[in-house]
Amino acid sequence: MLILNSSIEKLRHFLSTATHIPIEKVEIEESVLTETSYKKNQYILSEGSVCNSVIFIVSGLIRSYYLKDGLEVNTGFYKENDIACSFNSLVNRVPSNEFLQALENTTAIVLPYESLLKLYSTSDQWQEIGRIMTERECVYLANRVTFLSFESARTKYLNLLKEQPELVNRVPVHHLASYIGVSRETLSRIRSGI
Amino acid sequence: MLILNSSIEKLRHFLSTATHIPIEKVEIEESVLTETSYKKNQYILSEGSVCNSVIFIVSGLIRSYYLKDGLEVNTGFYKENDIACSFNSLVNRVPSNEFLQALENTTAIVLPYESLLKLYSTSDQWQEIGRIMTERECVYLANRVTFLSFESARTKYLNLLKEQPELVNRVPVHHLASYIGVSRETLSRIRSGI
DNA sequence: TGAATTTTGTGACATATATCAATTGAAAGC
DNA sequence: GCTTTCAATTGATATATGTCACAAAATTCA
Repeated sequence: MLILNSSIEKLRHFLSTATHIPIEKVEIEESVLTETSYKKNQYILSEGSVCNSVIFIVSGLIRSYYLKDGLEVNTGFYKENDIACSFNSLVNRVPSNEFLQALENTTAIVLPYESLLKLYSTSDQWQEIGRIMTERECVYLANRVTFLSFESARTKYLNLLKEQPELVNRVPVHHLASYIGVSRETLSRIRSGI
Repeated sequence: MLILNSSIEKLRHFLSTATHIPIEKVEIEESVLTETSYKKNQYILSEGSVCNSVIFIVSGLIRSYYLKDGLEVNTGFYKENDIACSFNSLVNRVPSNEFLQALENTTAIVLPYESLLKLYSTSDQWQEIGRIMTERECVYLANRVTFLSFESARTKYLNLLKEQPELVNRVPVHHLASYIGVSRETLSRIRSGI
C-alpha cells in the first residue's frame, strides 16, 4: 500500500468540512493519489517550473515565496490540513514565479493536476469541491489584500497572531516579517513591545 | 422583453472567452436574468446588506469600497464586461463590509445568487464556469497582494497604468489613490512627475 | 451664468518604517 | 564540545510617504 488509509481519511474529512459536502459523498479513488515526504529545507517546486499537482499536507510545514530583487518574499505557509500549490501556475499552466519549500519534515498526499481535471470532468462532487475551495482561497486573498495594504506594521502582526497563531511558534520571525510585508528589524521591535 | 438579446449575447461571449468554454455550450435561461440600470452615484449594495446577486456590466462603471475609520477605501472597479459583486458576502451569505456604487450611469444584467446555485446544481457547464471565474478572481487577487504590499507608490501606479489603463481616464484620481493604497497627494505628485 | 461643491495640485512638516551596522544569541555540523 | 553559520535584537540614521493647510481648477447644479 503506497498510501496510508489514515491520510486519505484526513483528506476526505478536511474536504468535507471545508465544503460542507457530506463526507460520504467525498469519494477519492486511491490510485490517483500518492503519499510523499519532504525533508526540512527540501524544495517541492522551483521558480520556472510548472506546478503539476496540488498537495494536501498530512503533517509538517511548507512555505511559498518568490524572489524580488534577489530577496525572498514569502507568500504563504501551509501546515497540516492545508493544501499547497502555486495557484497561478497550476490553473493557467504557466511557469511558476514562486518556490515551494518544506520548512519542517513533511508528509503530504499528492494529487496530479491531470487527475484533478479528470475528477472535475467525471464528478459533480469534485467540480463543486474545486469551486468551493477556490472560493475559500479568494476570501483569504481578499482579506490579505486589505490587511497588507492598508494597515500598520503593528496591526498586520496582531492580525497574524489572531488569524494564524500556530505559525508564530513554528516559523522563523524573519520569514513572518516578509510574509506580512515588514522588515525583520521592525517586526523584532514590534514583538519586543516598543 | 425585459432584457435585450444583445446584452445576453455579450454575457455569453464574455463567459465563453473567459473560461474557454465554446460559446454554444454557454446556455443561459433568459428568465433568470434581469436588465437593470443605475444612475451615476447610485448605490447597488450597502455595508451590512447581504449580496444576493452577481451583476454583469453591459455598460458603465461601478466601484466597490469599504469604510476604514470613516474613510473610504476602494477595493475594485468594474466596467463593461466585468462582473461585480461583494464576493465574500455572496458566497458566505454574510453581511457585506463593502459598498457597491455606480461611478457612471450603468446598465447591467443581474443574476440572483439563488439562480446561480440552481445553475450550478443542474448544469456541469455552469459548475465549470463558476469554478473558472473564481480561479480568475484568485489570480487577480494574488497579483494585487504582491503589488500592493511590496512595491513603491510609483511602481503601484505604473502597474495600474499597465494593467488597467482604461481606469485612469475614467476614475477620479483620489479614488485610484485609495485603490492602490497611496494618499491622493502622493499620487498627485507621482503623476506630475516629481 | 454664477455659486457651490468636488477634485486636483503644491508646499511645509511629521512620522512610520526601511536601511545600515554592529552585537548577541541560537542552531547546525563536524 | 567547539566552530561556523544563521537568526534575532538593538541603535543610529535616512527616506518615502502620510498629514495638514491652502489654492487653483474643474464640475455640478440651481
